[in-house]
Amino acid sequence: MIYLTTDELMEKAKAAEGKTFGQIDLTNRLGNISSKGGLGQVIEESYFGYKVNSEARPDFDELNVELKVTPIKQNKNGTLSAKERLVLNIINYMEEVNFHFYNSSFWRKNEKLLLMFYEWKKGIDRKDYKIVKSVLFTYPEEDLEIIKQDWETIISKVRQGKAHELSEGDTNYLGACTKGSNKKQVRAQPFSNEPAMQRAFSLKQSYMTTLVRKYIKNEQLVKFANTSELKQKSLEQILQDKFAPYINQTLKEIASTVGVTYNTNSKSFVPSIISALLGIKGTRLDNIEEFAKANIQFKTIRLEPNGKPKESMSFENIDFDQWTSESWDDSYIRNRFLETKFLLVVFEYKETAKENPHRALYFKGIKLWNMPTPIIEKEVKEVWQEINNKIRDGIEIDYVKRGNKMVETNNLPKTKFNGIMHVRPKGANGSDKVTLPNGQIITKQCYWLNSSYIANIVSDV
DNA sequence: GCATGATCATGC
DNA sequence: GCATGATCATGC
Repeated sequence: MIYLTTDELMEKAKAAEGKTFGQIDLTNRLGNISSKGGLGQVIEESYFGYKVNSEARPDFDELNVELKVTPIKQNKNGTLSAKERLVLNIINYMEEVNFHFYNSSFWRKNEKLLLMFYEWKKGIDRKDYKIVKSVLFTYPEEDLEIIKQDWETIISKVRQGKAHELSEGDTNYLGACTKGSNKKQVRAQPFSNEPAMQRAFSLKQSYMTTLVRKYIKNEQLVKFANTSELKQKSLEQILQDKFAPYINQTLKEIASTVGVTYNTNSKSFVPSIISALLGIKGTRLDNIEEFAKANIQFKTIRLEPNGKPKESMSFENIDFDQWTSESWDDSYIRNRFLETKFLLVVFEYKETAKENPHRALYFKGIKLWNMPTPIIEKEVKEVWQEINNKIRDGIEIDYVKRGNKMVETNNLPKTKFNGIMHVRPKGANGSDKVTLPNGQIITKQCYWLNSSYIANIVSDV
């Protein structure tokens, strides 16, 4: 069957909404264990009636439409997310460097996508997954500018002979994700003899999540960068320029300039200053389109006059059941850092607390940062491994008297463990405990980045 | 001054 | 009720 118009194709695609893969799978690909057929292949073959191929041309070549069948999932809090990044075509390092964006393999194959979202549920048979929504997707113009920047970032790294150093954290919406059965699957690159891991262009999971929420939940986001700005400068440069006028002003002065009530007790105080100076006053940070799509999370840092924060930086509490049930490569903590960009908003005190207890906080600058892959693969992995070992062998939990109080101590990785990350209690109070997989009971624990490492990261701000 | 444990306040 | 960001308190 050949679809002559996109409307015709979409009519057919829409008719699949509400159907399960079992209802669609005419050739019983899914029932046949020896056939490793994917859900996408079932749709291609049984639903649209064309032969499965892996060509560089789009699936519906005449219409320039590429078919993508992709999972969504429901979160514990009821929201929807993309379950995965959307993996597109493999990057041929040798060839892609010869193109401009508009004749690149990425653009030729993925200019228009027919996205068919299905709902993944834990523990249910693939046959019973249901198609929820079919969408003909073309990139909004602002997104396309950012994707072009991302493509250039990836390609210029290959042109510098650094294809082996590519990482998903390099880019905002379009990523270069690893693709292959294992890490040994490598390819040649044109400007270095170093073999590089095989990678594919992909739309990041955070980007896909915003599409899921837009098309299925009608969720609206607010953007701060427009197309004409994005044609001139990178997303990071736009951010830098928006914050630049406030450097060396006190938090109080900035609040007054942007018209936000000065209230350091409010948890939304710094976030509301950020959205105000981005020109979208009143927008919650998780409703900022660029942040949601690129998975940018903000963190404030307060430096003491010596250039070091007084406190370490805390993250989520550790879900020990999860941390001990996953392999390193699929671990929560590894993906947390591989897939998150941090907008570090740096303030400094120019006096010590001793010199002046009412000291003012001055804005120093921002940094868009993601944790370097080598740190993730070494120091973060060490902490993950150590926690797994300690839980396997039993954590030493003691109760000792300090002053007139009893405190709980443990032998989880401390500040000196590797200079990057440590583990420390973080509960609401003394009785805020969790039960470990081995049955031990411990105060809730959190992972922290050492203050010395934070100082290091922002030393160039 | 730093390391480690404890816990507060806000907001959903 | 709980997660999160922030910061306090004690001991070396």
